[in-house]
Amino acid sequence: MSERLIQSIERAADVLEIFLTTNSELSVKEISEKVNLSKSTVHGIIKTLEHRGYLQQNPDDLKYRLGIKLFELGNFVGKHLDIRSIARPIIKDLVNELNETVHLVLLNRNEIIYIEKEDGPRTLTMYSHIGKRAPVHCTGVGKAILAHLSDQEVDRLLSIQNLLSFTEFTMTDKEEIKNHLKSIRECGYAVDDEEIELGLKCIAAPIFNHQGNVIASISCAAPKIRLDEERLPKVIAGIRKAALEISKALGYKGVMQR
Amino acid sequence: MSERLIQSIERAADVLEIFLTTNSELSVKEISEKVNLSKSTVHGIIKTLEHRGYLQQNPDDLKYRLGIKLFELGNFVGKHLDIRSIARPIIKDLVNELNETVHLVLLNRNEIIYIEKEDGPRTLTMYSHIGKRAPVHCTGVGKAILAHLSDQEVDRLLSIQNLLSFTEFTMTDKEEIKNHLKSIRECGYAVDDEEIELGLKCIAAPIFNHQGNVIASISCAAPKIRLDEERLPKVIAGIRKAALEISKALGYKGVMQR
DNA sequence: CATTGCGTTCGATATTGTCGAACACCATTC
DNA sequence: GAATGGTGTTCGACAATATCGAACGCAATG
Repeated sequence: MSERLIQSIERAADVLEIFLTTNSELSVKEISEKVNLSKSTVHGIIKTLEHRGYLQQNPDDLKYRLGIKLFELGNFVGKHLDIRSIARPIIKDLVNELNETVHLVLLNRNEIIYIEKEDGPRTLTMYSHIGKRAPVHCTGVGKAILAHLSDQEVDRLLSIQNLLSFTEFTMTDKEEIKNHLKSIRECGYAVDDEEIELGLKCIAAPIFNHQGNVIASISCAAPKIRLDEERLPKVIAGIRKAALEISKALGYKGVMQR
Repeated sequence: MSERLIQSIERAADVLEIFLTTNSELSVKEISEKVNLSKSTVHGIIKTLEHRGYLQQNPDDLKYRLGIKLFELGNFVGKHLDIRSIARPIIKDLVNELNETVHLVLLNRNEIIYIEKEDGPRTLTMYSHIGKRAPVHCTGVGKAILAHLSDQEVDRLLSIQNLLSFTEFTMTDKEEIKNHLKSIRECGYAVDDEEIELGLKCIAAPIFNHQGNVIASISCAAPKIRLDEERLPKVIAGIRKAALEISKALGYKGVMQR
């Protein structure tokens, strides 16, 4: 683990990633304060990143924002995420069937990242966007993945940072979560019942690769009222079927339990 | 222009951008050959980029590919490109009306970059994808933008690199192109008639911002046979109308000429 | 069991990124 | 219109640190 990392590159990454948490343009001074480097140092970093198209300067106020090169690289990555192109048509069919928003996520580090999203026709939809991150312990998609990882792996992921609480229903006790994962593993789907946002309910199922490892998951997200006793079984069946379909398209050899 | 750029960051950018031209995973050795740096140096750069999620290593063959962080950053940029969200519904309507693929592009450096694409229902569509780049001098979208830039700017853009020829119809003489731009400016739309790919025809129109400067363009791209004398006027009118609509949504105060 | 071809580690060296200070520029203020 | 405060930007000296080559570990190959 004693890797020799190149500081300038790390600093450049720091600068770029600050923009992910700010939502607006930033001045040299603002950036230098946020990364704790001198103005002149930050200026050098910024000018280099700008020169390569990773940042761009607004000529009006001289502030900076993320550049088109990142858009170019990001879309290239998206294009080569083959699970995405495999899943997209299946997700579209599912949205048509359920009339609700469906998400596809990957596990990345200790969080999940949305890589595909198809909104349902209803106006009341969840706030989410492709590329966004969310915690694993309080999302259906996160729990669906956790439930099929090894105990050590789950332990590791849940220990990287404190388990934040978002609503009164968020589980923050590691043992409680691990027990809960068992039942998810048994029934084949995960439910997030207002654990990250009040009023929001999600039904999620895991996606496996050709080696039988979970690598992703999909979920249906909707206001709790819309997922009533009548519709719930339909949604669960639909999500599970779609997840299995995507898994099989990825070369998964298993079958649906029960 | 005598800026002091930080070499390590440039080198890291070199490494990342190599992947845009390769379409596959690369080994340390392959990368080090392509960037002309020693294996150990490249190894350091790669490990740093991997540590930050800009690259990821395939555990099977130890080769590297672009990482999820770039996907995250790229989608963030895409989300904040407001012209994109403004244009998307207008483009969708246009595709429904014309039944052909429509592209939205920005000028970036001396190339255009596709930032939105909506395929038509036909099976024979153009190969393009969001984030891709193309030259300005032989695309409808490129010429539509050039036609509304200043003479000096056009000169500068056309001089950055040699004007490559793709088909027998590609214009590579700067004076010829500049004359051609005049007629585009007069009629309000640009045509690419097999100038980048045999059989491909595009009709493009410029998009202006609130200051009246061209900042983007949209085009309809289709096999030449499908844009016959009967359909052409419809397509031209549709593209021009949509371009003006987007411009107005961006605060443009002008009107359509003639 | 040599051999080849990788990825990776390590230490010495000189390159080069960093900081503080100074400068340029544009507001606003008096 | 001089003075002020807040920017972004430039510059030189110094010390930090990225670089290279050599060596190592580990497969696969013959």
